[in-house]
Amino acid sequence: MTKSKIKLTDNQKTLIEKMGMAYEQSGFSPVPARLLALLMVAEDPDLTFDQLQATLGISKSATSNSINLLLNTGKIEQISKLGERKRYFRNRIVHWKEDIKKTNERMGLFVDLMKTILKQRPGDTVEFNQSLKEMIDFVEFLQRELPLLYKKWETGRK
Amino acid sequence: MTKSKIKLTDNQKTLIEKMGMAYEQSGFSPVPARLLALLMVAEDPDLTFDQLQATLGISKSATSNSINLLLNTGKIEQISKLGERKRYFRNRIVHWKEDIKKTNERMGLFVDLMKTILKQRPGDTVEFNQSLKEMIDFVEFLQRELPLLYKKWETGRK
DNA sequence: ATTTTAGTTCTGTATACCGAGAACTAAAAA
DNA sequence: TTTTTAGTTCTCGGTATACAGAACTAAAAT
Repeated sequence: MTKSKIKLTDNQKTLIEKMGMAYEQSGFSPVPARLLALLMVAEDPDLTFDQLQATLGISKSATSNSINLLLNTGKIEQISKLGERKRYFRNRIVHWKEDIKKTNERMGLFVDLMKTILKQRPGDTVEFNQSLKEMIDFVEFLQRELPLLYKKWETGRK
Repeated sequence: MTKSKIKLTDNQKTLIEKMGMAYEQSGFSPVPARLLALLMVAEDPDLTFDQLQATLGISKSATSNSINLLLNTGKIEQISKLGERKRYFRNRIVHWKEDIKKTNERMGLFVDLMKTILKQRPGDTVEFNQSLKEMIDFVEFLQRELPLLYKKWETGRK
């Protein structure tokens, strides 16, 4: 394993720091978070196992486990370059559209549960039931509108 | 502390179970998650400390800490009833609108960081930069559209 | 004045998670 | 065939979290 630490400017380093923190706040543990951040900031968007390891200064096991975690959750993807043995990894922001869709689906499941709950609630807690219903309505409305909104954006930007 | 366990039907119990799991998946630990779920499913939307404790069958400390956690993160609210000493707690879904706004603001911060990152990226990684830019554009578009969308929903529903 | 209520805070334990380091493995290179 | 590469898996120590139970506290009730 050649030490293939990537050169980073101070600016890039602080950006990785910040982006890492943002990823941590959204639920990742430190190493995966910094890995994602590095793959967004580094000049080359495709980095190898040992570049990631050496640049972040972490152990092989941490690198391996984090990479696999991020592959399984669809946050990064693997690409192989012709004739090269090493795998390269890339931040999967390219697929942000799917991500938004997925978030929305999870929201949908949550709201479905809320609908079931609302159905069996007593009718006398008017204000509470009302709020529940409003939220359900709005989320369902949003889910109907999103495709249209998406189209509007697409046409508006050319 | 009188044992003021609330009566729940089997159906309500399984709904609490499910809603609890949904809350757990969104980042809460078991007790706070079940507490929120109970406060959504129970007939009476306002429950006291000891009702929560007795119904969920948990310790006083767990109850106290969870309540305070949920108060601090704005997931429940406290209400006092005239002449009563005990505090009552209520699930704060009533304020779902603020929640959506907050989620959006967090998204905004994330995207701001991405903008800074994009600015300092080399120009030659065309595809990657393009994706980054697209996502930034879409999120910003969404943030502009949301108020309008909200108005559209409001007028459409009366 | 003392007792009860409605909690909070402290202490202890069990468990989970993180990440390092070393041992291991399968494929490719030499 | 052996050696190197590119990782994976195992073991371990440190730290954080979650919750129970007990001790504590301030206000209210008696």
